[in-house]
Amino acid sequence: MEITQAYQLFFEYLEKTIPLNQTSQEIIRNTFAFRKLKKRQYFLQEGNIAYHTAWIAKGCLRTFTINQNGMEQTMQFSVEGWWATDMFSFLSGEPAAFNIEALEDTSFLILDKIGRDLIFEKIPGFERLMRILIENHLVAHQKRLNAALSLNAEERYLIFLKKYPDIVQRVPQHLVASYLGITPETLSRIRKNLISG
Amino acid sequence: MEITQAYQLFFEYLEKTIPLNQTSQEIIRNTFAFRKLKKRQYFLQEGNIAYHTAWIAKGCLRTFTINQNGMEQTMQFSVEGWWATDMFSFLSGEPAAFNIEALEDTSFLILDKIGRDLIFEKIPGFERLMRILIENHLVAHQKRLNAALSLNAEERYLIFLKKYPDIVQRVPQHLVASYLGITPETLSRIRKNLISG
DNA sequence: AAAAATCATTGATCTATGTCAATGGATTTA
DNA sequence: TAAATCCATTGACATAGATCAATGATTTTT
Repeated sequence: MEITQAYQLFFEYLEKTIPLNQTSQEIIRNTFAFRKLKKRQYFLQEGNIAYHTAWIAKGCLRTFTINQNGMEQTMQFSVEGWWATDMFSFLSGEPAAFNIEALEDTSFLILDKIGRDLIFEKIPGFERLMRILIENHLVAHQKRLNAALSLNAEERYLIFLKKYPDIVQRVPQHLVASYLGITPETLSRIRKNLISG
Repeated sequence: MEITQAYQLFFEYLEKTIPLNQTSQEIIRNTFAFRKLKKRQYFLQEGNIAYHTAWIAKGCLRTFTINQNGMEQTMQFSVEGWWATDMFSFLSGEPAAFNIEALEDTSFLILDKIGRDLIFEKIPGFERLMRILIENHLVAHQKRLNAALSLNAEERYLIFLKKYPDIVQRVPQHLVASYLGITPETLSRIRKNLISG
């Protein structure tokens, strides 16, 4: 993916919500930097500080933690048009608990905290956009927490299938299992069960 | 709790982050209304629209859903200085999935969407305060989701104890169980186990 | 204060999901 | 293209936590 195209996609994404004049576009070009990762490379590693937030132009990033027992817990798959960072670390400047790796060759734009504050100040509506984004993110998280605490593995898998039919096609099955908080074996059995009856 | 005292507490709460002059205080008095609920009364019921967000001055509200099997799932206990609403319903105007009930006699301030937009416009820094609040809320939710998906019941209870030592004292045990996503019996056994060995 | 309702505890079982192990298929690397 | 890894599937078994049921202990209502 070309850098010009990445900004173009980002402008289109933003213009769904806020109008951008030439000046605003210029500010964005100067604050968001373009980056690429090859499959299996890391955007962030646990223990480091998340200096950036990423907006995905092309590809897929996976955010995950490693729990006490050394098992990976996938928090999120971020595809085109989504954001990715360790919000806690980005906001607090403390070391990150999350790892973020590329599942495919991925092109994205990155923003640091200084850039973010600058944009909040210079581009009217941007802070509102971020607030609304996070509000919706929170709502999605509430639903997922609810599902995690009160639904069984099969029910959670069906919700995932319905909500992210594209992602299911795109990422390995054991990572879907890790997103759902179950073992690959259990997911395999759930799928078998759904197919046969 | 007196109405004057409630606003006073709210001003103190806000002034930790944003300075408030007389005009701002006046705007807040005109947009936030004072309300009381007795124990067991509802602030919001599933299916209704959440027209308001509440800021608790005194008392405790519990937010919960009822899942497919008719079981209650507690999402949050909101005590003094916390906020409560069904964010999804409040933002979208769709019917709420959450119930919010008073666990004690509770005094709080409520804000509707029009009031919120007005305050965002009139009081500099308020939207930023809300954004930061929600960001932190999201971070907390991420941690909780993580715990729900990768820790066992005892580990989750210990985290809850550590994070909310006051709330454990204040709410019935079976509601803590419902917050943790386990049965009251299991929580009772966990406690027994922690005490004896 | 008595009766009724709600809640916490404990025991006996049941079940969803995890764990360990083996096999074959699919990708990646050499 | 072969070798090496990684991944999905399946089976046998183990376990955390649920369910059902009974009993006291609190709390609420009368």
